[in-house]
Amino acid sequence: MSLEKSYNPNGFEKELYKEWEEKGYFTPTVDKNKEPFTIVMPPPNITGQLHLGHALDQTIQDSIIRYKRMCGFSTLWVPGTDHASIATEVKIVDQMATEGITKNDIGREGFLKRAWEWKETYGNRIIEQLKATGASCDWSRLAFTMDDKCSKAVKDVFVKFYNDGLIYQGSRIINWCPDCQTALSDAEVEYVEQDSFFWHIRYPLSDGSGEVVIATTRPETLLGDTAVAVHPDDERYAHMVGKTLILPIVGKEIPVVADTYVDKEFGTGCVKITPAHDPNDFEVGLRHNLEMIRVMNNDGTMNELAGKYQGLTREECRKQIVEDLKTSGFLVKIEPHAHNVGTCYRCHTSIENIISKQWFVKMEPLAKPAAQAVRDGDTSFVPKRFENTYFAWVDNIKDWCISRQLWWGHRIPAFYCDSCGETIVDSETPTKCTKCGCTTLRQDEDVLDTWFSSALWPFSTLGYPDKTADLEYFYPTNVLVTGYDIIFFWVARMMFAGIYSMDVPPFKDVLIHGIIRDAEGRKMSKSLGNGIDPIEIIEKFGADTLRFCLLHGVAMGSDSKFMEDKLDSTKNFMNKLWNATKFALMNFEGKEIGEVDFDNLSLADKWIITRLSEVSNEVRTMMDKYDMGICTSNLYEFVWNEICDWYIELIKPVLYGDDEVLQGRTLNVLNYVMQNTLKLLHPFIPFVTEKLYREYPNTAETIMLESYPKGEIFFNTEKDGLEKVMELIKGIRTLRKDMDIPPSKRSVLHILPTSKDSLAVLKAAEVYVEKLGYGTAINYIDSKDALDSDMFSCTSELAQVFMATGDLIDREKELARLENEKKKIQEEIKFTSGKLNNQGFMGKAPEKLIGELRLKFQTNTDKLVAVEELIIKYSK
RNA sequence: GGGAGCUUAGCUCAGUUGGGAGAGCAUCUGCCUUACAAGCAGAGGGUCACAGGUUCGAGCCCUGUAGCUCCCACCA
Repeated sequence: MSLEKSYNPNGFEKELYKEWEEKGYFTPTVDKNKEPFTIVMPPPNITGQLHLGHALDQTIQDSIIRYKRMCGFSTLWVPGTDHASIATEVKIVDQMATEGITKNDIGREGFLKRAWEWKETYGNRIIEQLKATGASCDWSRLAFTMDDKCSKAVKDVFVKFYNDGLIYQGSRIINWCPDCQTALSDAEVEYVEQDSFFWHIRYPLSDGSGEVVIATTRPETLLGDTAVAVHPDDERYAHMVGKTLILPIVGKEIPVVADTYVDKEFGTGCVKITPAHDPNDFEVGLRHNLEMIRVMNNDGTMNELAGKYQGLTREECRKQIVEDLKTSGFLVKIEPHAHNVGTCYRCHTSIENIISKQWFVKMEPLAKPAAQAVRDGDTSFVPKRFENTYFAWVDNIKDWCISRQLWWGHRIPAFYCDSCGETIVDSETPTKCTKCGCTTLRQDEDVLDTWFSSALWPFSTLGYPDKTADLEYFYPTNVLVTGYDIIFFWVARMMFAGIYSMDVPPFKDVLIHGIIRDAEGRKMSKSLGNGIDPIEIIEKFGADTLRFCLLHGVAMGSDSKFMEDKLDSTKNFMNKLWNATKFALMNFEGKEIGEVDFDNLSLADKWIITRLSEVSNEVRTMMDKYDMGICTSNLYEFVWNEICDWYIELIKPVLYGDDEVLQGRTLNVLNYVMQNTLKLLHPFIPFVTEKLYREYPNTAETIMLESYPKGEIFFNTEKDGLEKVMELIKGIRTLRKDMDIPPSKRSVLHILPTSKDSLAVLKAAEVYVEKLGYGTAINYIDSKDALDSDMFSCTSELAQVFMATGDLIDREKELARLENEKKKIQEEIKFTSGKLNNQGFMGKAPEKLIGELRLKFQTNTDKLVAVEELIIKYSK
């Protein structure tokens, strides 16, 4: 098999994925002799399709999983999708609306049938997308938040919570979406700033002795007012406390109460109290035993208690009330006022606070240990700062409203006996009432908040509540990878649910990544139309390019902008790898490739092997810190700048020469280096590395099960030596460029080494210097006296190099160049001597650093002498 | 009101324990050198937002200031 001319991912990605999957590489075994490493995938919502944010999330997880798999862990990555109760239901309702049907037209059964069809379509599409990204998750354990396994766990936990008194039913003020017609949890409300008004309204005292003016942003709720509150210390109103006011329009009497909730300084210092429509007013109402009058229906229209306003929408009602207040003289003034309005996170309709009977989870006993687990370091966030976000939630938690008036979701396992009024909570559907024995039981109509099942994900997917082998072996998971936007919704809830159900937090680390923005830095969204389908990118550039592009040089936790030109340069990197492989294979042709003989290596070999070792260890260290950005940068630079730009160029003289023994040794090293580099890269770019790996001689069946390289072989002296040679070669190149010597014009390199050691290094590197330094031959000299005066020269740590081009040199130009060089050297000397003469530095700096500076000082002093001699020579 | 983050080359961003500032793209110069012109070689370009402090030494640690962004709270 031979490789195509250049990198083109379209042919092989799908094929390789299919093969990996079929061979079962993604499925781990429960092996007590191996250490497990587990990740549960944040299940994408089946609402639509994956976007770039998912691609990033998946790529990070897959890189970690592939890395750990190659490190010898028994790695499990559990894939799955989320039914996304409200989000999906909203989508389906929208879809039905285009067909002119409503939920009620088809009924619960019909709706659920439709929802399952939806799940089939979109769930499968998501799975295909995941596969296209190269995700090496275990499809044999594919889960869905509403499958039998997860449903069983949901019921089990609900019942346990209930029996422990952690779930209760009660009438509370809740967030209500009039459009979705369901309760929402606090986390599901998004606040949006809106320009509105303060309406100042006069409330006269019943006894005619005066009046108060209240300022409100919601005049329509006046219909439900049952008091006006003032601060107990507010002297302005002290005499009114206990008296009654006439509620404008309605005409009924309401009391003036004193409550510390009121801020004396804000507005007029009087607050109208509408206990049924505001959470704070609700509390005031409880404290003062106020009547709670709900004036609105579930759909946001006014109800019969709104009197003549009945039937109006809340917006219409507001308009009408303001009009009526104006005509009846109660409206004092209207003042512009911007304030935050709570909206539904799914449909963005303004939410209402209403009193409603719902199911709640008592959070405090659950949140405390969840907070403690992070404080104790049982679970750590990466980057650490996100622990603040987490604590902000768990330390100030309110009870969680979990019932939703929706159809798509886990039905609440509560059953009511209408004859005796008993409520039975059971994971099995009861056949008769436990109290009166009556057999006509009615199940609660509501479903659970979608995040309830999400909270159980790390153990429901592993078989909980059954004590399965999976659960025992793979729980707790090692790392959870997700965006910072769902720390509240999800991470915190998994924490307490895991600790409650399993006694152990569900993961050791929580790796938080940022979100992908568009090129202008805007969030990608449907409404802006700036979203990008990862599949489009994959088709055009390949999954590897997308993956590497998403990871390369990006710091964990921070947002990144998605730029097309970065894709181009990333694809070029794939092509670079491709071509390096082509180069290797071309040279392997017809040759026997074997093990590296570490006792017989060239200088270049020793250098690249040492660098490989160093890079391997750096990458391992960084991977263990989940720092993919640095790993990819290091590898990119290693491949491009070191293997391709230097190593391959350095060995060309040998490969194109006629010493077959030397050639054989070099090819073995090349094979070794390339294979190991591909292994290092495999977690990030699985397809191209597998594709190329298989082209090399003596490889295993698949790269993905090879062990991850670890640096154990170092030739530090030779590495330093070669790096100095590289400096010298660069010096020659720069000199030639400065002097406009064309590449075609080669010349003899007269080399004056700075020492015997330098000479030894140079001799070992002779071919490299000659080839890459555009030399025709190398001539070692021990003095410059014998040389022609018309020569260019450059100075490095190893040697001074002289060359003649045959042309007369421009003395002026050369002199100017030398002066410039002298200046640079002098600056170096100044810097180093400054440090070396600084007593504070010498007293406290590490030995190693001082040693390096001394050497540098010496080298530069020598260089200076050499350059000055030349200047004198050319000045004559 | 509380909290977090960002500010580094023209652009997008890295910067690992504090030890002389990096990459990609863009720009300039020269090269079709038999892996790759999607390339090679070379170059230019930075007061690391600002002001203090700690330190022998600060892009990095501390304090403050400014601008931008995000999250939480939700004073009617």
